[in-house]
Amino acid sequence: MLENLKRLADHATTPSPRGPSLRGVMFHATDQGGAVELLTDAQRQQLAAIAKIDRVARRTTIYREGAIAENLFIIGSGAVKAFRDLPSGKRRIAAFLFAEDAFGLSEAGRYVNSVQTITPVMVYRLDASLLRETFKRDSALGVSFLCKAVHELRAAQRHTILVSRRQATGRLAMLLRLLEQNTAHLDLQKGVIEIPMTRSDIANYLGLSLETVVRASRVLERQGIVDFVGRHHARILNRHRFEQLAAAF
Amino acid sequence: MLENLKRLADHATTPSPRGPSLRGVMFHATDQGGAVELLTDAQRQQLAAIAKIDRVARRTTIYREGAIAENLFIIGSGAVKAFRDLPSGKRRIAAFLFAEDAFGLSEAGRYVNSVQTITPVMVYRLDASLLRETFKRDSALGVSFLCKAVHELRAAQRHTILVSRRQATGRLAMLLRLLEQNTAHLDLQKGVIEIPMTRSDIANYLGLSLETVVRASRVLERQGIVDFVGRHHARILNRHRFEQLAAAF
DNA sequence: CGCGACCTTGAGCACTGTCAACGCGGGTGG
DNA sequence: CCACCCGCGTTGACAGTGCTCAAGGTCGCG
Repeated sequence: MLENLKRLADHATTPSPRGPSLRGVMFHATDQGGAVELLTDAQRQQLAAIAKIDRVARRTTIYREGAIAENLFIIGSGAVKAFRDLPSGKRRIAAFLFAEDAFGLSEAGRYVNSVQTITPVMVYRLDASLLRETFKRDSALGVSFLCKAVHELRAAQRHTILVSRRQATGRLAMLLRLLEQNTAHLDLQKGVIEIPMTRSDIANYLGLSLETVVRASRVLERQGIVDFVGRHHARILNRHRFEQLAAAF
Repeated sequence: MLENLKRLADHATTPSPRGPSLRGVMFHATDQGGAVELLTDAQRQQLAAIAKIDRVARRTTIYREGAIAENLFIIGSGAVKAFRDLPSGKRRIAAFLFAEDAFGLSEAGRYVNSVQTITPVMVYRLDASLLRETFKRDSALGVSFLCKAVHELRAAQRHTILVSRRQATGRLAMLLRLLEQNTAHLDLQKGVIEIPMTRSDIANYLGLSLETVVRASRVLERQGIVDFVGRHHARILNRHRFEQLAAAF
């Protein structure tokens, strides 16, 4: 765990010199089907010109739901969670966000979610009104952000499907696959997944109780599909059965 | 029900002469907090120039998941459902869409959902590549679509919260409130909600079984909160308790 | 107006949520 | 450097709720 945090922290000290990155899958067809950089070098420089770089310690609230939305953020490195606290006291995590993701979703000028860091994080902070001005000058930039928003929309729909599953083991497997995709850039052994957040965070994301998450973990272990080593790492033992579970049944 | 369909159908025969509309709540602050028209008259004319108007009968598939995404659609009138059929045979409805909503969500050039009409529908069909060209000429148009996408993103997150609720009655109440908001433009008595889709559609949207939806309806009736009249209309009897249930607990 | 699609209801079961108690481990202060 | 401490994770028992399977009943479209 210590090593893990250190790696993320080191990563955070070397921001891309070219400015912020936005990753996503285009909605129109491209040569490569997978995720691509949505911004040109010129656009990144343009954004870098109006961006402030913030370094934030882990477990820090960046903003709260309902606050005046003055900034849009792009993650340089690290991981954050976007969540809402419901009247009942329950907390629903809408999304985990990683490097090259954007956050700052607002409605009528106010943030709709609260955002808290999970690891140490480096973010590019963009003034919302300055960004709107920039859109006016560069129409292609607006389209890039449209791509990103659409990408997030697809992710949100997948999340809904995930949460509607009845079996806890299936939901957990889907989360693990999500994490595997988003930590692929880290220098980890093949089949090893980094889990930066707590079990409680996972439960709030999956719409399960904390205990059920733990029990589902035990089930995956007992069936020889996944091995949980420590609190923040997992290893895929049986890729076939894992994918079978994680498939959006 | 007959009357209902007729009304929707009549509505469909009188498209706005000014071209397609896009409704949503802005992410930045405006005078009015609620939903606004996102397009200027000039933009609507611009879109109308590249739009084909289609009239589609009810229960018609507009496109299937995985098909090449060549169009973006904007609903003039009527209601559609966007869904995915899962390997298990289950169907998850990602969204119900109404007048002034857009659909045609794609990923790497292919539609991610299937879309089917629920009522007779009038849609504006926009060629995707023509639309992209239009974005290049009018940067503000891209921002308008960005607003719409962000609006849909917030809706998707609310949907996730909805589906993560345990109590069926609460989920059903939330759906009814959604329907109330989206059929408000119809000339219905106050407190009367139009339900264009089947119980099965509702179940697939709420992530419940068909039977549970029916049972939840009976519970709401027994508690004197809602009265279901026929298969496609509901009346709110106790607004206070209804809102209490529908609140995102 | 008739038939098919849709809705309704019941019984039994599987799964998760809740409550409660305990264990583990890293971080901190002496 | 070590020991304490608190957050986090783990496990068990029990009750509640929705899902499945199965069999009627009814609405409303053509």
